Amino acid sequence: MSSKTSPSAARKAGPEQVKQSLRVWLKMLKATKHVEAVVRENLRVEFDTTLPRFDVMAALYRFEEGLKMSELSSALRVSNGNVTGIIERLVSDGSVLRVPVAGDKRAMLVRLTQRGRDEFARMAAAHELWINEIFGSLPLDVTAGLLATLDTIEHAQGLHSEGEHDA
Amino acid sequence: MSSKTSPSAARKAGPEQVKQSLRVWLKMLKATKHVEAVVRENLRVEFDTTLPRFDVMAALYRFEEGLKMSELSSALRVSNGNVTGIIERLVSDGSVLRVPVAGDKRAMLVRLTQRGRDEFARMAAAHELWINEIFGSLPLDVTAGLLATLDTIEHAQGLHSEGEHDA
DNA sequence: GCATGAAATTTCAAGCTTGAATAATTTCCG
DNA sequence: CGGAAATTATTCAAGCTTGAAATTTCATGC
Repeated sequence: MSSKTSPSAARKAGPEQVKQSLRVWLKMLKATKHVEAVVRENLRVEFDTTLPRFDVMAALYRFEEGLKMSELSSALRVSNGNVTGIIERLVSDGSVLRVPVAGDKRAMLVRLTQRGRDEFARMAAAHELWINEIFGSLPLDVTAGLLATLDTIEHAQGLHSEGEHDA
Repeated sequence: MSSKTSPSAARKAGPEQVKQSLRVWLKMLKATKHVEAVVRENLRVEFDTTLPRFDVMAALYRFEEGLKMSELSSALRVSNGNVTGIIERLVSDGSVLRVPVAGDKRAMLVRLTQRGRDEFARMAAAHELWINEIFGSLPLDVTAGLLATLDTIEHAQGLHSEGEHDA
């Protein structure tokens, strides 16, 4: 009889399959870290900022009306306390503004200042180019396949992808 | 010539291409972070340890004879000072041993203790399963394609991939 | 020998990250 | 109303990460 691979709960996987999974994951991790390192370095030397700051500003850029701290941290999938610190620095840089939420003394609305918006617009434009330098050489059918595969991974098991998309 | 003005480095990419590049990158980042989060969480709850520690131990596991601090940091592509701290904690945990290098009073050789080896062996076995639960359901031809694409990305521009491989 | 620069590592300040504990406020019900 | 529970945000300790500066030791040339 033939081997019946139960896809769902990874039953008794062949050692070949396990090895291949590991190989793919390590390569994916390596490639991702490479791209991240490029972005980090470029943000640092060209804009004197960091990736976490960039991520926060990207989220705020898309919500001109501002976001509550909790919305921000869940959008970025990082802890609450984490966002507090990053916002603190962005505020003292003059890129972000905090405004109390009318009707709820607990909550704070956070939004980019005009200066923050201009700043981010410049960074985002550069960021697009950096990314395109790396991924732009891939043929369209290849990137399409990659997207599809990555989707599969996200949903392979228990990934709750109820977040934000595109930009 | 239909198109004019080539900006600087990359040759005039269409806005479609740029958008697609960004889309792929964001998805890749998201998928990678998902897998990393799973591994981190599992390491934490099942082994009360962290990903950086796991990475260091993985490197040392493959070099029974030990590694110098500088070799370790370049293998993991992290800064020198970073490794110092992680090793410090692993030493006080009894998982790692430091031995002076004969003939060079500056250098230190770092290696797993027996306890560290046993510990890592258990973690590595579990780690394989976690990864396989995520990637194991992908058909072989898909993972093969993924590997190839990721290779292209790594070498798309200026990635010096002279490091360690497999596990 | 000995000064000078290279190499190996640690130290340091700053920032990122988490999960847990705390504090303030709001909401839900009885 | 009034108290329990949930929500929002900050604080905190511990650890990770970097790039730069400092330290110790080695290697070389003179």
